[in-house]
Amino acid sequence: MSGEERRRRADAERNHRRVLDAAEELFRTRGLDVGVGEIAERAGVGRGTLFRNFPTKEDLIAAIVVERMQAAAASGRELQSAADPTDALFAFLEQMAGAQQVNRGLFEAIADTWLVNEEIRAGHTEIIGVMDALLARAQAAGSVRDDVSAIDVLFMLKGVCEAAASFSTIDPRIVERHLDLIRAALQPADASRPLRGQPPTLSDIEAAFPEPAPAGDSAPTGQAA
Amino acid sequence: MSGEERRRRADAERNHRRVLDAAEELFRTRGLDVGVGEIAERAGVGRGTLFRNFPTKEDLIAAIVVERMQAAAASGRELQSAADPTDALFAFLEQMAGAQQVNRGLFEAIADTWLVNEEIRAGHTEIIGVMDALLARAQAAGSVRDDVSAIDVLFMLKGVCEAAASFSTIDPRIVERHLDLIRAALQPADASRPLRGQPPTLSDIEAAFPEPAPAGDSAPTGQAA
DNA sequence: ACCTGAACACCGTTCAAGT
DNA sequence: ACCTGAACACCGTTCAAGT
Repeated sequence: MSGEERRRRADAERNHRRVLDAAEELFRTRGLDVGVGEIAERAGVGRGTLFRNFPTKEDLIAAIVVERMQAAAASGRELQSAADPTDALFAFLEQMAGAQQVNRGLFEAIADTWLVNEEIRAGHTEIIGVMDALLARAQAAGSVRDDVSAIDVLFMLKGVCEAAASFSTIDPRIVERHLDLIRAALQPADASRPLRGQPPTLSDIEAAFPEPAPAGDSAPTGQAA
Repeated sequence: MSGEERRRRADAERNHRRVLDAAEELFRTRGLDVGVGEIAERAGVGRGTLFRNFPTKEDLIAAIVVERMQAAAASGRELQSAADPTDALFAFLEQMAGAQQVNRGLFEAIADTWLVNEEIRAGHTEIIGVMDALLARAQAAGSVRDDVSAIDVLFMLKGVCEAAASFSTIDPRIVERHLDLIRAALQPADASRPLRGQPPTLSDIEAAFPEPAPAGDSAPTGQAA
């Protein structure tokens, strides 16, 4: 809705990207608590420039997470036209878990940020949308129980990511293994063993965490004046 | 092995506990980044005293996590003699997930700490032991597939805890729901769908992260002199 | 319009002085 | 033997001065 990409000076645009790239590499290889000073240095910019682009370290992390989410969503969309709906769904899950395996704590940053960042919210919505489509196809094909939602699946996937984070250096196959367990959990249910509770939906989350503010005076993002 | 509880002065002992209690409450209600200054103040001791007892903030967090783990292990042991082996196993899982639900980020602190803290290791070993016993009974009874290990189950449980952390304020039944999904995943397998990989074991972890040092010169714990 | 780096605030940790 | 709080170091963030 507020998607007008402001025209920026060439050097500003370049610095933005350099910070993003430097941060991406440092976070990936050394975890989330590398200093912003070091990131600025590696990017070849001053501290101030970094904070001009990303008002807070958390925003910087969020920006990277968002890029990953978009990439994941994109490759998920390609899978929507795959031949086997079930394989497509699990290929997508495997991709996401694999990304976590490579990326230290980046994906975990999603957990705390249901509400925090607006762009993260958008990314989430996007991913849930893709997953929902993949899931629906698999359910229509009768290979996945239909009393689960995409968010249910996302929660289970987070378990796999957790396992990957702490165990994949010991045995990388832990990811496939736990995807198999998810697959077992998702097999069409016999009606005698229904799931308790209701399938979680995006509206549930939106209702619980309403958007902060519809954009008011002196926007902190720096869109005006 | 080095279990000799040093005799401490009465006030020291009391301060130790007061810090632990103050930290427990503040962490539980307000998350892991309350300042140590505030904790010391609430405990009614000086900063220095806090750091005498817990050389680092992380140690303080670990101490609390360890207490929770021991409590969980204890109540798990009671369940070992329950009538229905399967119910006993899942009651245990539900207890642990419930603890997470009440405790903000405490349980999550376990994730990063496979190796870090020696007492956390001990706590982990204890919990895995209890879970292993409960699991073995359920497997012997034929109600749980026998190609999974206690650590497999722990990984799945962490997924549930994650879901609880981010969604239980919206719908608390999310925990039961995902325990049901675990239950489905653990149903005795048909041999045509084996799990990939090997069941993870404690020895895998120990082999990958050998203990730091068998206790040498000038112990940082302050046991000598 | 954007960049820079010195200065600030905050918080975990240390340590000299007390009892 | 243990307690205390002032001092230190570090790191995220701000801002006056530059181009």
